[in-house]
Amino acid sequence: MATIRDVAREAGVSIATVSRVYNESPLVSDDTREHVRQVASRLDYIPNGAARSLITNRTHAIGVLLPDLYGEFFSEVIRGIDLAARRARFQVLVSSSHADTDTLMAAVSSMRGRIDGLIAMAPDEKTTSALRDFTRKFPVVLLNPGPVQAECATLSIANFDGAYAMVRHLQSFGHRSIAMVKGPDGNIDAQERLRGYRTALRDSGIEPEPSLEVPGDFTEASGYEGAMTLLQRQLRPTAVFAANDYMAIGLVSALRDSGLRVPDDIAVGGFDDIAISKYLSPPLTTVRVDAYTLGERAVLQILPFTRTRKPVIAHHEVVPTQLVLRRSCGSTLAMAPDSLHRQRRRPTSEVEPG
Amino acid sequence: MATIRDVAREAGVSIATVSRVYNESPLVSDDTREHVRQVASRLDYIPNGAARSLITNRTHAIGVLLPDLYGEFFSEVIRGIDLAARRARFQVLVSSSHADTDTLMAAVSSMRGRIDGLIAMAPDEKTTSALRDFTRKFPVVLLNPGPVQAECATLSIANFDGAYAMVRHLQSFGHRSIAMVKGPDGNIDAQERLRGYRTALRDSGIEPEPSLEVPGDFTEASGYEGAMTLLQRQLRPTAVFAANDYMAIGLVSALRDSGLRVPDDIAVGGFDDIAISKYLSPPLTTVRVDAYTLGERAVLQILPFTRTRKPVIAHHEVVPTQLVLRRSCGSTLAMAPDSLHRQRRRPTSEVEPG
DNA sequence: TTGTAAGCGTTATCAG
DNA sequence: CTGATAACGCTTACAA
Repeated sequence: MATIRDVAREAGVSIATVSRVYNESPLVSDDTREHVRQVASRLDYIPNGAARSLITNRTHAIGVLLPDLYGEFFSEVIRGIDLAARRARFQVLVSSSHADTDTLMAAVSSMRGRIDGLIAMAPDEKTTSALRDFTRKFPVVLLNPGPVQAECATLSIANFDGAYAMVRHLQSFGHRSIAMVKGPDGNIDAQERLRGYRTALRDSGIEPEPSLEVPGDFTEASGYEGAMTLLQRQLRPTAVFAANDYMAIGLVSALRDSGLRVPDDIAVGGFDDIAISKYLSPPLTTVRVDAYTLGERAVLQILPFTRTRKPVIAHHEVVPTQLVLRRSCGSTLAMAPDSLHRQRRRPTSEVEPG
Repeated sequence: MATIRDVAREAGVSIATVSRVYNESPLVSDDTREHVRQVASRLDYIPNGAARSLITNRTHAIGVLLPDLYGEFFSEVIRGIDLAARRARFQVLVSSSHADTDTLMAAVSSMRGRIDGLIAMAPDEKTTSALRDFTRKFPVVLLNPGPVQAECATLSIANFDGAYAMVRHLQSFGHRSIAMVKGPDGNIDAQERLRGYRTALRDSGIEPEPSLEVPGDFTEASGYEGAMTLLQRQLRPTAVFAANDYMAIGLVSALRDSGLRVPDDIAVGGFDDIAISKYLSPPLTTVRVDAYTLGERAVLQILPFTRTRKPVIAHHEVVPTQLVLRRSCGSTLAMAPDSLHRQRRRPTSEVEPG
């Protein structure tokens, strides 16, 4: 590996001049610049990032901490981060699947000194509060944070609104007994979706019923389980809202295995709008979450603070969700999008079936 | 940020001693070690990675270059990489979605000096040859590389065997007219799967027919298109093999929209075994690809070479695939796994339906 | 067992 | 415009 010294010697200039060329300094004549460039490329010289960041105290990298990398949602978030970071010429250091707070904090320390900012998904209260100290001395953007986040910069999804819109939509077809397959207990998305579900019910004069809320953990398998649990009730619900699409898929699969038709016998709604949802049979009515934008916005939020490495100014941005009408909810709207049934509730809006 | 000097001063020792403590050197008394540890943690000291790697010439990071981050396959690969890297206390620097060779090479240079090894997915010939030079001076493992790779270390998927096994399986039900929805032209996985398809046909005395091979690009939409193209033939094929599951999903969706039943009217097979395949209606017969293992193996291969930064010794590892029997192929095996129809062909094996 | 000091490859601050 | 030279925070002979 050629160093700046090699280039300087070979080009007959000082290392300072070579450095200036690579830092786009105007303090260098066009001739020298050109000459240095040629020598450098002949020697295959590339500035050493470590040395650079040692003196500038900037790494040009952002860290990304995720609870897990599993499934389409996370991969879309990373994609948004990756592309936005690249546009700003930043590198992305990822670390995922942190089982507990300890390994999470270990990951944070190992990144320290190597990054100029951190994007952390902290979907439960424990994680959020563990990261709290760090958010006070370093640029951090929290994705989908738990409730302990007043003084941090956060970016979340309109979970409540999405769930609310979904339930109201189901009700618009006359469904009165709407069940829910919940997400993991500590998970903030799951909690907010549940809250949206309950509020929608109450707003229409129905008291949420515990036996209609069955547990789940965001996996297909738990959606399948959840359906089976619900079918054991003496009175079958006429609609089920799953807290994410993966569970909705398991749910539909279980209903089919039990000889029930969706949506004729039972309507189903999901959450996330993963890519394959529209190809399911029946196509899944769901709430679209723009994970790509979530990642992209996070980068855009953090970028201005990477220079000073001062904490990101506390503020809370919400990425809207969209109700996507397809056939699993029994919606006739899926065929006639102009129907009067439409009801908007910001920031969750409805869209044509994709 | 506290530096090693702060700790040394505060603890009343030299910076060398502090350094030794952090490098697990035996040349330091237990008392001093303990004392330094305490002072360090009080000052919230964390060694600066840049300074460290400047002198040691090791970054403890590996770079990951992917063509795109889209979909379950890539996210699983990254997951495998991430976990294996963490176990070895390595960081992971990702960069994906490189439209062309130029942006790819730009990503490679921007990583130089920041990584001790590179895992690059180079699913087409252009990418593979662009990376070629680099593989001769640096530890690189190529994932699913194109044909120009004799002297590199590579890790690939048993695409050919998987496709071969799938086609032979379909034939075992008497299908004679088996169509294929292909993947992108330049993509090596797509090419190998196509080759496996054709070879299986020829091995059973059938000459592959161009009109039965329709183009696709690995997206659901192209699977849908592909089905429509095939249905325009005067003689409908009795089975279709899609080069990946996403296309198979689009395919099934199109067949259903055309009033055809799967597998009764037409059998369908996919490739990848993405998580939701078993929840489709009908559950999809496919070829399982262990993307997680692919990522994990790549890290394990490269790790021994990160110390010296010498090129990885050329060798070619193949991750096996498994035929997964479900209902979309009309397999009665899916119910009776012990049937005589089973036929094994290493390294692709069959498994019970999940 | 501990300390001293010479780098690692850059950038930044001066002088010229 | 260009060149010396002192940092940056750390590891590692070598000395003590």
